[in-house]
Amino acid sequence: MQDGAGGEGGIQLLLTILADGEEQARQLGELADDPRSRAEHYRGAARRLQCTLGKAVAVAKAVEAASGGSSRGTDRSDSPRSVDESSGATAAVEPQERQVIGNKRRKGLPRWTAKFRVPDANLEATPDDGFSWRKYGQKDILGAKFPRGYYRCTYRTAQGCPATKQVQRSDADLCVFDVTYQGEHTCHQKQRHVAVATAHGGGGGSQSPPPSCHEQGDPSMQLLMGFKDALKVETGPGALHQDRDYYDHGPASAPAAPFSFPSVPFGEAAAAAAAAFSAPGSSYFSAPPHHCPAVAGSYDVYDYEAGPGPRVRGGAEPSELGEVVSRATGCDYSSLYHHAGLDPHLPFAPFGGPSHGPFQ
DNA sequence: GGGATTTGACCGCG
DNA sequence: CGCGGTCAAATCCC
Repeated sequence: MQDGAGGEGGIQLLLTILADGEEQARQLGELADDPRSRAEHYRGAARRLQCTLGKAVAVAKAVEAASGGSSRGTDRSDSPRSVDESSGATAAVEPQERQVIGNKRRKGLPRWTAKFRVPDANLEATPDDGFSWRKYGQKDILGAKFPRGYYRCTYRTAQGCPATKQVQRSDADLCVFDVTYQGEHTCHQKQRHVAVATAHGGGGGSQSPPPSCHEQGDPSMQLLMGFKDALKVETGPGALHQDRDYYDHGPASAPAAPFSFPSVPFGEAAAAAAAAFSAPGSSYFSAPPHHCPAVAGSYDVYDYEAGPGPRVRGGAEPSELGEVVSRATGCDYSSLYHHAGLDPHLPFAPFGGPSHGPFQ
């Protein structure tokens, strides 16, 4: 597949956003057809659309600026995707939380951390992210009360999928799981909810039943939709004050976040989307369980780390881009650069193989 | 019986 | 040498 140069990543993002806008426009049209829809619905939809378009413009500009610079061509040789740019310095680690994910193996693989919250502290099941994982180890970690579980993709042997994750329950809060994902899914497994909507149940799923969410069969599409919904959430009506203070919510006692995921599951799709859209160490996504009752809980993404070392990236600076987008849209999309820069590493691209991605 | 999980041992990096 | 990550045999569960 293609190496995701910075510009291409941005273009891909642009395509994503445009597709999003298309969908939103369609929804707006549906609202128009629905006699029950009210003005506020219109307004919300219109605002979302406006935000999306503004974003598209901003990203287009950023891509243009970036492509004029250098940035590309410095991809690592050992990795199909570059693992660099913005994340290095800025996305690195949330200082207030644990981090310490600078370990040994798998250095080349992109890594991002999500924080899952389960509604019930005593359930031991790890949060279901929609993929099939196979546990291959567990270890007590120094300084942690709870052991860390090591999981790899069920299809690792069958399809050579390198995706792994580490799940550790927070010692401070029993409801919170820190999940560190490593590597992208190259397998063709469908996330459970998707699988159910399309074919038989997802492989190996011993976890929650699939919520009937979107019905797209393409995992990439689903990621995209998760992305979109995360976006929607952030840009919803009156969502112009959605950033940092979310961190103040105590995990267990946190009031429902002022937004919710209407349809996306707490899958890796959503996690990835949230990761992509989370400003470094600031955004904090949470979703009340009642929207997806079948899923263990909510997730928060608080870190995304793509590669072993900080790297300088040409073109617009991350913060600049974020600012550009924010200004352009009136929303806080400071995280967009994140996606624009890192998109190739997110588990979007490799899913359906090179030939039938949703972005082409 | 097959696949997933458990668990102690082993390995590599800092 | 210690710690974190992985392996693989034993065990469990459907």
